[in-house]
Amino acid sequence: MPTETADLQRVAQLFHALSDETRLAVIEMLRNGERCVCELQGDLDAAQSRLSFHLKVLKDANLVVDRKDGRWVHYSLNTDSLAELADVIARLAPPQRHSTVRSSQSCCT
Amino acid sequence: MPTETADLQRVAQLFHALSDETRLAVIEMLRNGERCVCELQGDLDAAQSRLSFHLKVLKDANLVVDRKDGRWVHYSLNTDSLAELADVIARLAPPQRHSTVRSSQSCCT
DNA sequence: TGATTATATCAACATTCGTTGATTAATCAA
DNA sequence: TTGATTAATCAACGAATGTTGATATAATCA
Repeated sequence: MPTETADLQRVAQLFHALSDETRLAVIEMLRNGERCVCELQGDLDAAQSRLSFHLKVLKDANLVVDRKDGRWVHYSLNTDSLAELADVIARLAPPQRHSTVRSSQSCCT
Repeated sequence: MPTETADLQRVAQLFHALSDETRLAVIEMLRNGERCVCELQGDLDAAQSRLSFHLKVLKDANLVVDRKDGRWVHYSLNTDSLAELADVIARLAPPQRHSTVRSSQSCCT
């Protein structure tokens, strides 16, 4: 099951979105449900524009969804993309049990 | 189960290592077993120093291990860190089924 | 209406990351 | 030995990313 190029791009985007401590902290906070930006800001003590930037990265990667409510915007995890992620990881791992050792003594001898 | 700061750093490192298409392609190649650098170089048509750079990132993140054999160096997946990764993803997901909606109508009303 | 609040966007800048070409170190072959 | 080969490292550079402070937009409140 070879990974396609378009697929590689998407996978890279997903991992990139998760490769920053601030964004991981945001996800951590969203695990227990929806939070509004102001709450996240307080708990993470991140400057407003900085947080907004990171939320955009997460949203562009489809890891979170936002919901506008009056002047507030609430963010929550997109569980679909977390499932996608689990699937991706599964596909990174070696296919069968005993194939890891074998297979390529071939190369350069 | 709150994620510690040191832990966040490690998780970010892991995801960062996976956030590049070249490195993902390398991992893809290693799924079927050990490969020597020269093989990877051929199949990915990447300049020697470029590939070396990416292999170092993967190795620093403990995602691959290397084995020297004469003039050649063989790389293979570190299955432990793939397991670690699966665990990390599991911990990103919301804890229980029905808790996602609840929990924070509290914020700003 | 005008003032205030919540959030997004922008421009400027600093930092990090990835690429390239050159050099180095180690191993092997003649 | 000497020369060739494999791979790591380094320096220089450009590109991408993240931060900051300022401004813009939209919603609410007085």
